Amino acid sequence: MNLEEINKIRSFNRFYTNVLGLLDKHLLDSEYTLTEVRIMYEIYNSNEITAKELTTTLKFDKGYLSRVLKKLSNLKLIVKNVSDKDKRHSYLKLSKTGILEFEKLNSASNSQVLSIIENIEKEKVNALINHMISIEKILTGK
Amino acid sequence: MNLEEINKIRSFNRFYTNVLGLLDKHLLDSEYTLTEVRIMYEIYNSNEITAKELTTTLKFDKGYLSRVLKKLSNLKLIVKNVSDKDKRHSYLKLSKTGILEFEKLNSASNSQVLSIIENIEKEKVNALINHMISIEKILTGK
DNA sequence: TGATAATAGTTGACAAAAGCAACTATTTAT
DNA sequence: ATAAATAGTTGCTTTTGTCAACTATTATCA
Repeated sequence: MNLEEINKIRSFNRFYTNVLGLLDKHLLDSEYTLTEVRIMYEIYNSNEITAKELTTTLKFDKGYLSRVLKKLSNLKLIVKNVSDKDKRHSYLKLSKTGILEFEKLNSASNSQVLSIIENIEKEKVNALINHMISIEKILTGK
Repeated sequence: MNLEEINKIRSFNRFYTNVLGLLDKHLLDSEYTLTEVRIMYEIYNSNEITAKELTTTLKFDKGYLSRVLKKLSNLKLIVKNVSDKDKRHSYLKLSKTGILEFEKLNSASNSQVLSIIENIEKEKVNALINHMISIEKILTGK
């Protein structure tokens, strides 16, 4: 068993958990929760998506998700459209307000990432990104 | 502004958030909460640590931490030793049971990581680790 | 020294986040 | 036509987290 390798990976995991926490911190000061933002992100980046699909991509409990979606719906940030073909499904979309709100949050998140890389030399940022791409390739077996 | 770079980094962040979530999942099936495990981890990896230090490293509210520590104490997993020099401080240590329990959880976490890398060729695992080390170096400016 | 401020930790009250299980409505399968 | 499966909702509970008031102890400094 490769304990040394495992420890190195877990050490990186702890480090990167912290990085992600710092990046998400600004969202805690926003008027939406991290969960709500993640949901808005998924809806924004899809033409039409159902709650069922959200539970699989975000791995949320369907009951919990249902409540959050209801809240977003009450806030007029999303719109639910019951499918004609199968009345059990609802297709979710961001409303105009939802799109505007999400884009605000999104550019705040961009600024947050920028604030980290702007202090790093250009070549190193490129290297950083290449390392990230490599990691994803290795882990997904691509 | 380098939107493309930012997007690539954020794409990796979403990917790795998922990886971390999968790795932590087994802890949710254990008899301890993620919070409790994180606290045990910090205590295990220190000679003597105070609650105050835990609040700064784990960024927990001191009231919340106090309660979780009390629970761990009731479960006989940790021991509190009031400092002689300053009776406001208590030094925290894992009890024998606590050490055993933590080591069980810890090796379960190791197995979890192993289950991911055991399907990857050895050279690729090495590459993976090197990418991780490089990322940490770049981000910490080392 | 003696009053005041600061610190570590506890406790009460509360609220948000998340998960589990039972339920409804609808569609699919036998 | 009945049973099984599925999408989503709702009630209930646990986990996580916050805020403020409080105790006990130590540090500060006039």
